Order: sequence, then structure tokens, then C-alpha cells
Amino acid sequence: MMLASPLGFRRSALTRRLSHYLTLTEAEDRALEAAEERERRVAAGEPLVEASQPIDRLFVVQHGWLHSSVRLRDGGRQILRFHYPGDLIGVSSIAWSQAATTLTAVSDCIVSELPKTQLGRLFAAQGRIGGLLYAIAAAESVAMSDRLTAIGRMNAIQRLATLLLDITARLRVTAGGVVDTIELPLTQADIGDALGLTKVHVNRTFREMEKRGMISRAGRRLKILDEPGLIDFTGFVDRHAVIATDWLPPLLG
Amino acid sequence: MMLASPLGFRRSALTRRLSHYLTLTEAEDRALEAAEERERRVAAGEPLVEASQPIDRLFVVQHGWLHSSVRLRDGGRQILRFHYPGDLIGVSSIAWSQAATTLTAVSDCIVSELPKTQLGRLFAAQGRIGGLLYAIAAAESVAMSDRLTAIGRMNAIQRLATLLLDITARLRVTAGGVVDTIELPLTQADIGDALGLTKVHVNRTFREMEKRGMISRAGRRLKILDEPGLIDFTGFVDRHAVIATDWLPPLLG
DNA sequence: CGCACGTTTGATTACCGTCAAGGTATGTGG
DNA sequence: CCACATACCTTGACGGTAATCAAACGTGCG
Repeated sequence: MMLASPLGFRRSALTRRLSHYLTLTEAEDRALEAAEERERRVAAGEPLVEASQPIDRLFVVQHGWLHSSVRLRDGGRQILRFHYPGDLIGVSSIAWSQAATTLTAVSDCIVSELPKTQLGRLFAAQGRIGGLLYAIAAAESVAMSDRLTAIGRMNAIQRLATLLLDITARLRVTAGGVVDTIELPLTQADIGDALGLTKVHVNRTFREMEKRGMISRAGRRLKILDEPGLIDFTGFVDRHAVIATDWLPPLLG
Repeated sequence: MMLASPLGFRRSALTRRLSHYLTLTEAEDRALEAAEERERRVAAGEPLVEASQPIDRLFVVQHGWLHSSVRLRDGGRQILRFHYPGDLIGVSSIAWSQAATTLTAVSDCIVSELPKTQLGRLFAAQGRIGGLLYAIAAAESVAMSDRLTAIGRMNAIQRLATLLLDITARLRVTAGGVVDTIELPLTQADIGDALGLTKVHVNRTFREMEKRGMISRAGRRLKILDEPGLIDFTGFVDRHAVIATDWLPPLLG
């Protein structure tokens, strides 16, 4: 169990993220901190949960990256989403008692456990938190539909560009300062599985983008050279920066 | 405003859907019915909401089909989801004050309005409802990730087959009885925009499926001839039939 | 050092897109 | 009642983006 602390000391990344969107009451803060249980470490490349495995809890990402994916009959894989600090993950286990996707650590991770029943209590007792979680889920759903659009209707360069822009936008929520260079812990095979491309074609697409002066690469570090240009080229919309909370009742007391 | 009725008479399709997953208390039932406001009719092909239009309310589908879509710079379109009676739609307007997608009626529709502030009150006062809406949103998110997987990693036949299986599964939730034939109000261009294919290729794929004895068509009516075979062929999983509610506190009183 | 893993490059193939045109059904107005 | 328009479906020919197959090249690590 994490140390409850209304003072902002050693708080969960979820509490920090939520208070980024909404000023939490002390009761809400405490209820959130109390809901999370023990922490777990997951080494890069290791699975946290396997698809179709029975599960009764969610996880909060405290540190590191993960992704959720599914495997196909033919051995192929589709990566559905990436998860960053402050994300509530394994949400599909809410709707069923089995995991719908596999959760895998991309880099070394720390996550904390949040049992489904605790989430139920949170919704029942702290309705504003429930509403905020719903709003975040809605935003993430739109971000996923952007990915769907990219895969369904865009060519390889546009797909890769939108992914890079999206990762950058999401990292800015947590990182705070200016982010124009990202440390990509992903292999080109991972990126291909996220974009519906093969690793071979991802490689060719990276080189093409370099040739066109869109990005530069050095090892795992990647720099976006002309962000406004890429945004215009892809029609990218940042879904992470702002989330409306004006529709929530101001205070429950 | 819909007639509040704990007796099950003239209830909103949303209330009916939720009570399909969870036995509602009278207070919950009443709060749900009170949240919805006036009804609107939308003729087939007409838009209900346009993307990026300011909006402060959601909608509940009472009758008919709609879809949400986005337009691309180049004139292309991606259909993201289809919406059926009992669905809460326009959810992206919760996270922002503008619509993220265009909502268009596929067949003649009746929807009722649900202002964001009413939803906020529902979350605050009826936490179990909030939790249930969250669970449904999680299930729909998984259904969308199934579509993502189909578009990213499957060929045209498998994509079309999963779409047909998914529509059938979703209709069964509302229809109740046995559904093995569906009346498709969609054009082949619509289906292509949902699957990331052109209408020309959708047509070829339909004919190929007929030739292989997977489906039969007569006008708009479509029959799935070997559902177990198609399920095995595509790895389809029904995301609509069951949703767990065991994690919600039994009663709030 | 050698192995595993990831990146890069080349040659060939195939699935699906594009372009074009004809066919069918439904509806409307003269 | 028929000419005509419109929307949708169907089919053919051709071309291109990305997949597949194969192999070389780096690079970090035990």
C-alpha cells in the first residue's frame, strides 16, 4: 500500500495525473491512495499479464513504459496501445474476469496493483473520481481511434509520423518541460506491430523520413525536426494535453 | 424528458441495456430516466453531430443505427464504430468541449439527449451506474481494438468476416432471440471505410465469401452460413454478450 | 570471442488500390 | 406509363505499396 499523503509527497502517479486535470479534495486524494496496493517490478521485455489469464485487478503505471498486445492465430501480433506513468491499465479485466490483452513491459517498469473491488468502492464513494476516470477513458478511446484511422487510411510514412507525434504528446503530459527528442525503447518490430507494418518496411520508412529531413536518429534517440510540418502532413491532433472536467459537479462534500 | 417508470414501461433503451447487466435499484432507475432529455429523429444518411463542432451533450440511441467517423485531408473517411440501440454515444465530447467525430445515422434513428452535466450528476450520485458505464466503455474499447487488429493484421476476407460477426453479436444483445440473418443498412462504401478497404475491393471480397460458401446475400439481407467456421477462421471473440459487474459494491442504499 | 538480437539492404511477389465502364434497382417527373 | 436520373453494385485491366524471402551488417553482452 502506498503511503497516503495529501501533501503531495510520494504519491501515486495516478493521483498526480488526476490532480493535473482536477483539483482533488483531501478525501478524494486519500481514497485514491488507499485503493492501490503493493508495487511490482517488471523487467523490460517481461509480461505483466497474459491474455485470457484470469485476473481480478488493474495496475497503475508508476514508472516505465508498457504495451498491450494480442497474438494472432498465424503468429502475428498487434500492439494496441502504449502505457505511460499515470495510466490505469488492464482495464479490460473490469468487463470480464479474464485479461483481453497481454501487458508487456517495454522498459523496466514499476506498477502498483489496484483490485477491481477497490475500483468499485472508488466509483461508489468518490463519484467525481469515477467521472474523471471515465473522461480519461474517453480520451484514450479517441486516441486509439486515431491510430485506427492511421492504419486504415494512411500510408506508412504518415502512420509512423502520427505514432511519433502521439508518443511525444503523451510524454509531455508527464514530463512537464519541452520534449522534442524521445528515447525510443521500442524495436522496429514493435513499431511495425503497432502500425500494421512489417519490421522491414518500418526500417525503410524510417530511412525515407530521414532522407526527407523529417526526423534524425542516433541510436535509440530520435528527434522530430519539423513538428508543425509533420502535424500538417498527418492531420495529427493532440488528445492528451487537455481533458475537460467542467461537467463534473464542483464538490461532493 | 422520458417518462420515468420503474415498471419497465416506455423506458430508455439505455436503462434497459444497463438492467440487462445489473439489477438496478428504483433510485438508480429513476435517476437514469431523469437524466435524459428530449428525443430527436435523424433520417438515414443525415448527420447528428459534425466533428469539431462545439457540443455539451451526449446521446442515447433509442432506435436505429448510427456510425461515428472522421474525414481525412485527402477526402478519405474512416468509420470508427457503429452504434446500436442502448448505446451511449458522443462520449468523446466528455473529454473536450468539441466533438471528436462525426455521428451519422445509417438508418432512420431516434436518439435522446443527455447533457454532460446530467452525466456528471449521475456519476456523483449513482456511483454504481458510473462503474457500469465504465465497464461498458472498457468492453467497447476492446471491441474497437479487435477492429484495429483486424485492419492492422488481417486480409480483406478476415476483416469483413469479423465485422459481420461483430455486428451479429451486438444485435443479439438488443434483439434477444436467435439472429443468424442481418439486414445490412450499410453500403459497400461504408463497409470499406470501416475496414480500411475500397468499395471495389469490398465487393470482390463479398463475392469471394459467397463463392466459398461463407455467406449468402439477397438484397440487403445477409446470412452467415457457417458461423463456427468463420469464428475459427478469424479468431473472433464476442465482446458484447457478457459484462462483469461483480466488482461493483452490491448496493449503495 | 562468439552468440543473440536488432538493423539494413536487395530481389521478388501479392494484395489491394486506382481507373474505367457497364449493370441494376429505385424513384421522380412529364 | 415511360424516360430519365441517381445511387449502388459489379466487373475488368493495370499499377503501386507493402509483404515476403533472404542475407549481410552492427552492436551489446555473457
